[in-house]
Amino acid sequence: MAHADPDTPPFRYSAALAQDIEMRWQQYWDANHSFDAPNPAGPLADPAAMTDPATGQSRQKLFVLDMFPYPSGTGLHVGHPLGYIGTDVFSRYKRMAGFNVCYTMGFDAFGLPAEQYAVQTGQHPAITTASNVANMRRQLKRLGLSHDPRRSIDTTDPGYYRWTQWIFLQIFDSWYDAEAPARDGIREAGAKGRARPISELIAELERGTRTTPDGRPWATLNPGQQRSVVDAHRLAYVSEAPVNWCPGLGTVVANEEVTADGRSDRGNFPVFKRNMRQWMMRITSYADRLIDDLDLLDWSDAIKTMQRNWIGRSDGARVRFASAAGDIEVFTTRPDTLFGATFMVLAPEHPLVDSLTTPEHAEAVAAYRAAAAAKKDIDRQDATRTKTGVFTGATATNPVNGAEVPVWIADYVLMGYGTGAIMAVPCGDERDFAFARQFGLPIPAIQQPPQAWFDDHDIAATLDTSSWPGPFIGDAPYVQSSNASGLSLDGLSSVAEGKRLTNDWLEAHEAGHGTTNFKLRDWLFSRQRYWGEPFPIVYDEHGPIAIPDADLPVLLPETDSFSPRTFDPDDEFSNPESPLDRLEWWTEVELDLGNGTRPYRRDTNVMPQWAGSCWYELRYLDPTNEKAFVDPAVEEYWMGPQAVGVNGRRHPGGVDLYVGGVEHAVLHLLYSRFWHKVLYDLGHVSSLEPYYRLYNQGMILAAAFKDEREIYVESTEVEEHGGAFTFHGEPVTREWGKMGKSLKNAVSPDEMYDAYGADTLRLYEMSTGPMDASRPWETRDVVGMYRFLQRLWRNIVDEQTGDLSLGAPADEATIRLLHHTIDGVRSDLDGLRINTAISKLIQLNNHVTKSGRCPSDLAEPITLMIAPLCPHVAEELWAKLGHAASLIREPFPVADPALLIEDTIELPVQVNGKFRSKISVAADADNATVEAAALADAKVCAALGGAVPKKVIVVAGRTVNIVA
RNA sequence: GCCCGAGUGGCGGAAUGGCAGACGCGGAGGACUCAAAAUCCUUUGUACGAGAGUACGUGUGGGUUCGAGUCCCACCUCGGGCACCA
Repeated sequence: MAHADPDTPPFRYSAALAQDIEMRWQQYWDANHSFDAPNPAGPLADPAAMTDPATGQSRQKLFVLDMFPYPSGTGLHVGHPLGYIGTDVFSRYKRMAGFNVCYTMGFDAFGLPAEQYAVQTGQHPAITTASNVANMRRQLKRLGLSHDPRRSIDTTDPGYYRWTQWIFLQIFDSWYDAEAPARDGIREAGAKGRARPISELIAELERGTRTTPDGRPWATLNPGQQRSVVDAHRLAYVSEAPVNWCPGLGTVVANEEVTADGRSDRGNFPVFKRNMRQWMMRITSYADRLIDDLDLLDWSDAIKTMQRNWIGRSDGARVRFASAAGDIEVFTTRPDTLFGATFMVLAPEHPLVDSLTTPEHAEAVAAYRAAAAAKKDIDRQDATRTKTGVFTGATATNPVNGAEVPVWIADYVLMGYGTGAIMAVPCGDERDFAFARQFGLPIPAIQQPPQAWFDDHDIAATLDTSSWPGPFIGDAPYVQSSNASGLSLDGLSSVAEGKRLTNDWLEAHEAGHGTTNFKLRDWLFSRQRYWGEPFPIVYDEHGPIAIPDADLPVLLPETDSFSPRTFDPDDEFSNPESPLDRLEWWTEVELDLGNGTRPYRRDTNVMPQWAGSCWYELRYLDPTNEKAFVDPAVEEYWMGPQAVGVNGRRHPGGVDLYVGGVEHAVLHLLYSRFWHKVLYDLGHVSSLEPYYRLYNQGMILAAAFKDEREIYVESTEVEEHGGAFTFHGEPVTREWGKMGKSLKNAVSPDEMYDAYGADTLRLYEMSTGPMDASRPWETRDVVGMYRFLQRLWRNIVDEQTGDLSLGAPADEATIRLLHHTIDGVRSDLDGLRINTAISKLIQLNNHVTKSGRCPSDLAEPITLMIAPLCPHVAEELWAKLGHAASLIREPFPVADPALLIEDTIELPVQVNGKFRSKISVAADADNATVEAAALADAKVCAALGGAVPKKVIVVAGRTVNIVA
């Protein structure tokens, strides 16, 4: 690596020179506000800058967004900026292509990581957060990212979280009216359902145009009862419900934050279901729209599928089975199989179990319920377990055929899904089949499976299910599926049609109705921690009351005792204690909320980590606005719907390009969409969705090494000897993992800046593969891009004098190569194929290198083309080429179409599909000419060996294939 | 178990159905140097061959096609997501 060396030419592109160049240009960009993007209105408005001087046309807008980081105490490693470099390259390229690009970076600084770091270091999170943010800003700036610094935000800034609280109150002060027509705008004509201000609900109740849920006249309710009715409608509400209690973290967490094996995604502590009074957000009201509108988004199918699965929509029916203890309601996706329902299964926790159970079964039922209660959810959800259950002694009536079916309880039925009770159709459901076999319950067939199904299972075709290896699931003619009161499925073979007929019958006979069920639960929104946004809520004797907008923000109170009260991670029956609860001077408050000064108690929860990231992209647009969270004109300019959406559908609006990791698929990306839709419904934004195009970048992995005790050792001190690895002489084993402290394999960007400079690091990260692929980090490979920049520099600059040193104008072949390169680089950058764009630029430079010096007429286009990728060295070269101003808004080179067309082309010739030779023909030669030239070729003749060609296929401009 | 995604040199990876391995690393050889590092040049899929060259080659097996890394079917392996969701 280049250290001072007497033999090294003084103006070689060394790490030291790169650093010098980079620091100077970063200062220049800062001083000249080079990346300020003008808004159409408000304090950031700059009408002149919105026009492209080259064309006189209004610039097209482009909003490029990274998932903003939380400020970690250890700073960045080289795995972090992969996406940031990608968005920077894209933003810089688009700026040169004439776009008005909004591109900045903020910090998601509330939440557990920041708080845990503060607790560890014993310093107040406000202090550690500020210093961590400062360090990360320095590291990001050193990369040369072209952020508009005016737009940067920090979610812990009271000027920011004031508006987070304001949006919370918007949600608190609204309700979901499923029947209201969609707001005029971008939803389909006739669409129904939208959030409305709670004041409109109150007005309708007062007027009597809407009745209370239990039918009592509004005027007869006392104020407390009226408050309860209204509060029960709010989109943000307090409720007593089963929540995820995590003693190890000392807080409750959302469903989305619990891993599949029942632990917290932060800290990996056990999580227990407990009934607690907590804040919830009614995201379930938006379940349909959150699924349906995925179709309007330019996102990968993988992420869309993850969101669809999480929301978990299934269409079916609710059906009531009469019993001695009252109706038992079940949810089923297959109402068409009701005739095959031969027993029922209730979750052990089902409220009707006690009244259903007969005395002679009471003991067994009680024992089973106790055993089920002792099991963790995770243990109950192992599908491979043998089915267990007990009979209650009771029966219920199947509504379609009047059959009395036994009612069982079993832990494979979950209280938390559907109604907590199922009708069991053993011939058509895996679990019911297994259960019926386990307990010897009858399995009548209700569909005639096709012959192929029997063949597949190697059994004779029969409706006697005793020979069946499992249930039949699919379309097939129904049998034994008719009753005397007008429902007849027999002979029908369409499941969809069977469902429809059954649902109609159920509704007509008041035994049930078609419905849609979701896995999605309401979002648990409160946390018992310190480092978060306080709720702008106080309580009186009737419940929560909003703090008036004018009194926002409710500042997070200063305290030294910010540590959360955490518990033994396994202490299920501990109770959460909010740190804010301890601050009596703060919690007890006297306010005048319209009816005189009275005492109130503040809400002592804080909002979850995700609150600040639910809307930050909107604040980037108008960061200094004191009157509104964003100026509507500014939001519409940057986020408003465009002409054409994905697959020619409506464009929902939103960020033009959002780059980030896949780990937020069902957390941030779901919550943020929900908040945005509420804001849309309430008329605060013109866009239906926050992120129109989502691009998931890959992860940078790094080798990690474990010694014989399975302990990770410092990767930098591991030596390789012919494929084997040792650490201080001891053998170690290699694995690949995410870069970080825990695997002791982090590489800091600062090391790379010192060894090569930021431009080299940028090129290396972009060159190792497509942006969406994860790839291993290899420090030794970085030198390749360093050498490329050295060659490029040397072709233009004299290494001895530092002066410009160009060659004669390029020959025609070189000019053609240049234009091919321009064309290719443009399309690669447009498609975010940055790795192949770099490859094309290296090829062009390697061609130039052969002649020693860069042709005089190539220096500028090459410099402009590398500018998005390695902006510092490009600026330096641009200045040496005699330009006084920065190149960041210099037009990106445009290929001359005439130079992309060759006069003569080389065509590969295949004989029987095997490549044999190449021929050179005029580009516009007709097929007969090409064929003649191919047949005349000596190697082709040799390959044919005198055989007469049967057929000659000429693919114009591509290839010739001779079939002999 | 179900649903996605991916398998190409020693490594990262290129390749609108048309010359597989662009570009980079690494390796080999050479230049410069007393020497080394750095830099530069040549070379580098495998096998056989002195060489021209020939054969083989994109996880496996089939298929479609004049032609398949690319399209279709089955399977194997790896990665990710979901998982007794009625």
